Amino acid sequence: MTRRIDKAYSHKKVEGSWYARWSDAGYFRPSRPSAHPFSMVIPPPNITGSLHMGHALNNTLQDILCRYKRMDGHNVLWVPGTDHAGIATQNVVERQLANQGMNRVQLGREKFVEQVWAWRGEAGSTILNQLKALGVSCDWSRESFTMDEKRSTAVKEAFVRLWKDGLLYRAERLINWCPRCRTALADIEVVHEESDGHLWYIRYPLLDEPSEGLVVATTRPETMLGDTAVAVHPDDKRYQHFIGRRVRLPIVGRSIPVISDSFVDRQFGTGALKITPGHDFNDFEIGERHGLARIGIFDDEARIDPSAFKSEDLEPQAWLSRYALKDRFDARRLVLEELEEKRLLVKREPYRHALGRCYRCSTVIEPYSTPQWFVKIKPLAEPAIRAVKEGRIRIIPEGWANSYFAWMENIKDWCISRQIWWGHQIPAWYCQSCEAVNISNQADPVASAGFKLTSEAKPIVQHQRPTSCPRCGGGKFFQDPDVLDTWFSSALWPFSTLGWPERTEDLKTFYPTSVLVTGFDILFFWVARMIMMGIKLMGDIPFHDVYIHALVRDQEGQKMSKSKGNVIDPLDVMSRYGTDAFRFTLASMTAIGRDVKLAEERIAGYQNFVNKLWNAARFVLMNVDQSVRLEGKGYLESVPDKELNLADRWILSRLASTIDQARKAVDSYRFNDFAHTLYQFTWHEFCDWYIEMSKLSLSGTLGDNPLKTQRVLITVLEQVLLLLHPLMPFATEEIWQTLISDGQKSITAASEKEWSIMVQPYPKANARWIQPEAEERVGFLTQVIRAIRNLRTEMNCPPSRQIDVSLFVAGHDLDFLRSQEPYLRTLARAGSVKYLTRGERPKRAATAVVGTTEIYLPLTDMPNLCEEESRLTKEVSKVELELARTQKKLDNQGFLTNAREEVIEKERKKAEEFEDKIQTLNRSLKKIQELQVQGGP
RNA sequence: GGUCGCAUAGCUCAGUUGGUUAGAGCGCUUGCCUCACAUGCAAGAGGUCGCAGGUUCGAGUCCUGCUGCGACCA
Repeated sequence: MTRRIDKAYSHKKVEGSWYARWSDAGYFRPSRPSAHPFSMVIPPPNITGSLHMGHALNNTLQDILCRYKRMDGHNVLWVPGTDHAGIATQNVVERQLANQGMNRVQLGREKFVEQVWAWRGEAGSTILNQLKALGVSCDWSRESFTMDEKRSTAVKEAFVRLWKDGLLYRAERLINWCPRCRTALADIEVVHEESDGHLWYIRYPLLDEPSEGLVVATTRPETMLGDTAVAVHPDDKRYQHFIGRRVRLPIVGRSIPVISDSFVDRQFGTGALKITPGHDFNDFEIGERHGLARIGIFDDEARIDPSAFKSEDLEPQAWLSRYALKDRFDARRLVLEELEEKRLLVKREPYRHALGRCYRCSTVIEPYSTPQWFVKIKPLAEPAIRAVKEGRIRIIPEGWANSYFAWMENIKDWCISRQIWWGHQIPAWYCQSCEAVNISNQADPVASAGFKLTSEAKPIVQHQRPTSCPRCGGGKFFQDPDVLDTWFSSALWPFSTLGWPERTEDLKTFYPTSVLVTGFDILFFWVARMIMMGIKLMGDIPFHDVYIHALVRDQEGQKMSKSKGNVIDPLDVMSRYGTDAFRFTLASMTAIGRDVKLAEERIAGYQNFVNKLWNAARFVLMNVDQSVRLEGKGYLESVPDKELNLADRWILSRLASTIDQARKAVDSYRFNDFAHTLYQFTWHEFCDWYIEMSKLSLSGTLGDNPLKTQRVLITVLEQVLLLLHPLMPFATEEIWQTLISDGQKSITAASEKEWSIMVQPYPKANARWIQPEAEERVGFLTQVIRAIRNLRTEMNCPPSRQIDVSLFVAGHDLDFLRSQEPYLRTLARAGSVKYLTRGERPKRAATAVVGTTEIYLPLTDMPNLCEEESRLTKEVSKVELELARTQKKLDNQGFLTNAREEVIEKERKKAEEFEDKIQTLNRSLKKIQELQVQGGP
């Protein structure tokens, strides 16, 4: 008749097989061409990565949306894939080579890239396989990689189109250079970090009067080798007589001018600023304004480059041999020593300042002047700003829109070329004969594959290698050695994954995508650039909504990091607590605009919830006849409304409003509300009350039709499973399958094609179920039951002992409570229930008041009398306080004239209730005090 | 330095447009192996909503200042 399942839920038994079955059934692919599309692209994880909490949160939220929308009838597509992560991946493979005593130069570009591909083949899909453990329902048949063939075509097309539209240019600019990665970086790839350094004060003697001079203050004394001026503020009285004169640069001996520029901060240091246009962004701008020479003193590893000084007509060049090929920090030491010897170092003071570091390897970046490719960004940024301002793209939470605007409005041209080998090589070629003058062979081939191009070289930009030069007809070309910033290819992701530049069905159906779910850390790196590229290349926004979630932190609010040792491994968590518990935890902690502080106890708590659900199902399976269970959908269709009892109507009404709330929550990305609403209903309404109440009907105590109760039970359980499925896919599937099968094979509630819970319709609130009156009545009933339980506990009456209850109930509540007496007997363990008449009150009793209903339990011994006395006293003063507060409002003329009528009425009712309650409690108190005076029982 | 955000129970956090006696989970205390569940049941303790002003009949909620913490940008 009934089915039994294990007493406790075991995620290890359940989670194994479902994922493959869903995938094999094709449920992850869009399959409702006529339905409204819902599409997302995954923020592609780096192929070098392994699953961490950030990925887990990000993908859990996406999967919740996907599963919800899919059940709700949408044609859902979620595209998965990975990102080739140029610098990071190159670093990994270079480290491997280093372990074998090799480097990439020895290997050569072609072989090296081959090796990276090999590495990618082995390790590159680790993270996607780890994601599967989370249960993510993305369409693996559309898996993409930023460097696969289709995405490479898209990158070339985008580059050529931008070039043709005049949005790309190649120029020599001061850029951020990582001397370890030996490549240029974009501005936002530099992380600014406060660190302790020094401010050195150095004397620069006047050329014509060496006994006098200017003292400059700097954090980077080694860059003085490249100084081409000293600047002071034009209004600075201290330095008026220096402006226009020249000083001799110590060590180098170069003669440089003293200029005036209002950029100079008079408060900083001495008010005199050394100007190094070749290695400082501010100095670069000053240099431009004053036509100063720009001397790059470093090579691409930030070592002093002797060739930088060759062209200069300087005095003795002996100093140069000491500095040649010394790195920045050695050079600094040498410079300071030499200045000290020459007594030109005036003083040193500790100074805290921001240092820019490479976001990949943390090396201090060096401002460096080399030819690079740039995207002219303003024309792209403007429509991207408008898209958000006009609400065509919605950023959630809204607060991030401000950061978006601030960044976009001050955006600078985007440096997209990287001097590495792993990535999309730039589709630009140079004619070897036309550009011969612009090519130089270089001793060190690492950064530029054996030759160097000046910024004057004219590229031919097209998809393939040209066959003949349009200018000279020559047939020899070489391709620009640089590769593109990885983010350039990620910027195309929402449409490159859908087949662009081909005009595919996918593109037509699913672009623009519905929502992008991501972390705020890549708002500028990625989100902003997708918007710009989408609008430019597709002519339309890439997504309607951007949902930005927070970072996962540890329970102290610290960022998780390996060095801090506070990392919680999601795979470990899943194997210990179960994926469902983990997903539910993440969702329940994802409040809009808040960080997620993850503590393991929480996960354990939600593991208990999964078990609770499991056991509710166990109860249902044990109590619902198989014939009812297997008859399929619409368990309640055969039940006339009038056959439903109060409890039935109550739980159905609560279910309806739960469905409503849950939908509203998930529709507005309030994942925590979504989880909490369902948790509350499942545990504290369905399990705590309805299941308990249903037992009376099932056992025949109530005298109503137990089969009808079985139908309510299975209906509510099934709806709960459907509601919870997006949060807990595995447990809900397992239970649902048990529910609808006879233990063999046959499936009743689902068709063969749609056998899984994940393709069943998401619950909709049934308007017929909503019954405020039933909710109010059960609210009252449970309050009375709680009050009786409370008194029992106060009196130390064990649950096993029944106790006689006396009630004074006014008006229509009397008939109501009489009709619900079986619940009082069972749920409050009442022996007998006596209804008191108006003048009648028990002599020795513990008292509680619910609304106008008075509850009395017999008091048997002295200690109980004392306890009851202090309890009542406390209760009375508590209620008196409430009454005073309410009374104060009612005495306030302003309140009576200004407040809404219903609010006033509410206060009046409250006051009345409080007064009655105080009266009743005081009467009981008096009786008890009389008894105590009489000396006990 | 600029911008933004946060401060509510021991801990982690909810609290949509101002209007029940400010809620939840975990933890804690007490009593229970009650036939779905001890991964449980029942009951309970615990908050001057960071501080100081202001607006309002009414402020955890709106405004100003302060303090502390955090993030982003330079």
